[in-house]
Formats: sequence, C-alpha cells, structure tokens
Amino acid sequence: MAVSKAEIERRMERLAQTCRGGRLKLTHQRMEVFRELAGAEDHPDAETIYQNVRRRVPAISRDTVYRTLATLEEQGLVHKAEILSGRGRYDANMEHHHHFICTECGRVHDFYSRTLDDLPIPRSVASFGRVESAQVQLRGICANCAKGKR
Amino acid sequence: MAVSKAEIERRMERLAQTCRGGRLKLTHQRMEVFRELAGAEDHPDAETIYQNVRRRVPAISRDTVYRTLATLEEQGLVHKAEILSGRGRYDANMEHHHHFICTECGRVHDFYSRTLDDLPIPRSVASFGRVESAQVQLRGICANCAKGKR
DNA sequence: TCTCTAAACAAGAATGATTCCTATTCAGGA
DNA sequence: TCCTGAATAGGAATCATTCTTGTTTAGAGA
Ligand SMILES: [Mn+2]
Ligand SMILES: [Mn+2]
Ligand SMILES: [Zn+2]
Ligand SMILES: [Zn+2]
Repeated sequence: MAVSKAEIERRMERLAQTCRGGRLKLTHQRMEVFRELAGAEDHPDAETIYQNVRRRVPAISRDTVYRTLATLEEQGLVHKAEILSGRGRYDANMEHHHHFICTECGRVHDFYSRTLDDLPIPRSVASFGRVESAQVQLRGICANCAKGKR
Repeated sequence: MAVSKAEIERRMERLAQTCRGGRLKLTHQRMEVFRELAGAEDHPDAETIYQNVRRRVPAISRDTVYRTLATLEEQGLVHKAEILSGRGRYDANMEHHHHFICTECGRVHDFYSRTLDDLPIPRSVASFGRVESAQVQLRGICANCAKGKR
C-alpha cells in the first residue's frame, strides 16, 4: 500500500514548519528531495532520489541531494537506514551476539542475551520473505566519547 | 578480557580444517589475516588488518586482505558487521520500526512490533555507554528473489 | 516592493573504500 | 619433484560520498 495523499501532505507541512522554525530556507530543491521521500516506501538511495528529482528539477546536483538528505536527517525528518561510516568491520566471534555501536567514534562492542537471540518475529514479516538472521543493533555514545566531550 | 590462547588455537585449527575440507589453499596470507581476527575483539576494518598483517607479511596487498575477508566470511569463519552494499537508504517514515533486508537484492521492508520496540537491554551494556536507539535487523531472501531463483 | 546577505546551490574535482585487471607466484595433489 | 589451478601483488578503476569554488537565491529588513 502506498503512502496516502493526506500523509504526504502532513509530511510536507512538517517540512515547512521545520524550516520556518529553524533558520532553514524552504528551497525548491529541498522540497522536491523531501517530496520524493514523503511518498516512497522503498528506502531509495541518494542516486535514485537524484534521478527522480532531476526530472522535475533538471539542474539539481548530486551534492545538493546528499547535503539535503543530511540536513533532513539532522532535523529528524528522514531516517537513514544502515551504515556505520563506510568501512566494514570484522569479527571472528561467531557465537550469536549483538552490537552496541558508538555513533561518535565507531567503536563496536559485542553483547550477549538469550532473550534477544530468540526474538518474536511478527507473522507479517513472513510475507516479505524467508528470515535468515536477526540481530539487535544498539546505537549510542560510548563511555570514552562521553568522557572526552566534557 | 582478551581472547584466550586456547580459543585462538581452536580458531586457527578451524581455519585449517575448513581449507582442507573445501578446495581452499592454506596460504601464508590467509593464515595471517585470519590470525589477526582470531585474536581481536575490536572488530577491526580491512585497512587496520592490512596494516597489522603487513608487519609480518610486508608484501601483502590490500586486495588480498579484502579478498581473504570475503572468503573467510563465505566459509562462516568471520562475521562482517553492518553494511548492506555501500549505499545509504533513506526513509521518511519516522515511526519506530524495524527492517527486513534482502541480502540478495537489497530491498528493505519496514515492520512494526510493540514487543521489539521495547527490548530488554542487558545491564552489562550500560558499561559500554549510553544507548540512544535500538533496532532489530532481519536479513534474509525476499519473496521476489526466492521466486527468481527457481 | 526593493535591497542585501547569509544560506544554499551547481559543477566538477577530490577522497576513501573497495573491486577489478593482468602478470606472476605458489600450495598441494599426482 | 612437477604441474596446474588457485591465489597473490601491484596498480588502475570504480563507486559512493564529500569538498571546493564561484554563483544564485530565500526571505529578513528597509
Ligand atoms: Mn561482533
Ligand atoms: Mn524504514
Ligand atoms: Zn565512542
Ligand atoms: Zn530480494
């Protein structure tokens, strides 16, 4: 099911409010990049958004799309899935475990939890496909970074 | 606490067995890359592994490190944390939700679960730092890809 | 409505991580 | 010991993203 017209409108309105609230300009580019996401359910990447917006705003640049997405994320208007910097991180610990990730320095800590190993997966997920692994990701600020900030 | 000598030995032995089992050669480079991970607890990235192994195998190339890590992952000897291809994926849905990710095509589906929103975080995690968000990630093969394979 | 200026933008170069290419080496079975 | 496919070294190429520089513009204030 697609995002409803009403929900898209509500989201666009929230963008306008947020811009007025902060000292953000409500530019054409900003609106079109956000509109693209307001109506999407498929978690498009920056390049896809760029290609779609380009049809309406031919002169828009990739940089603007990336910059705008970062701004929207800062403002809590969109959500960036995945990612912990660009680098893959490896581990020879193959016991089932979970991760605490410091969003400041990238440190990754393992933790274990019998309860979390056996999560109750909603039945609805079955319609998406076959689940092969489940993992809990905690994000936050590690003790070290918290200390450094003071 | 560091990984025990005994555990490192056990892991190195498993590498040897896996290589013998498959048609994989037990090369010097392969052993040294894995040894680096067998003793580590800090989820090093490829570059860090490269720099460390280089002290023992000066001629090793980055490509070999990357290739070896991929091989070790295929063999179930190491685990790659994070990452779903290289691209960030965006979403304007800011309700708390979780993700099902198809490891084949990268499709991302949202799902909701009151139970998963309120996970029991082990007390031990508090020592790592302050948790700011918790999210469940399911990985698997989506219905579409499963169909295509047959 | 007009003016002004910090914010935002376009274009393309630069960067950083990873993968690819090609010639060379070598592990390990015969 | 020999042989061959697997694996490697070194460097170019690619891909996503960020940076730099000069230009445009939203919107506050006159
Ligand atoms: Mn781990
Ligand atoms: Mn989502
Ligand atoms: Zn940190
Ligand atoms: Zn798929």
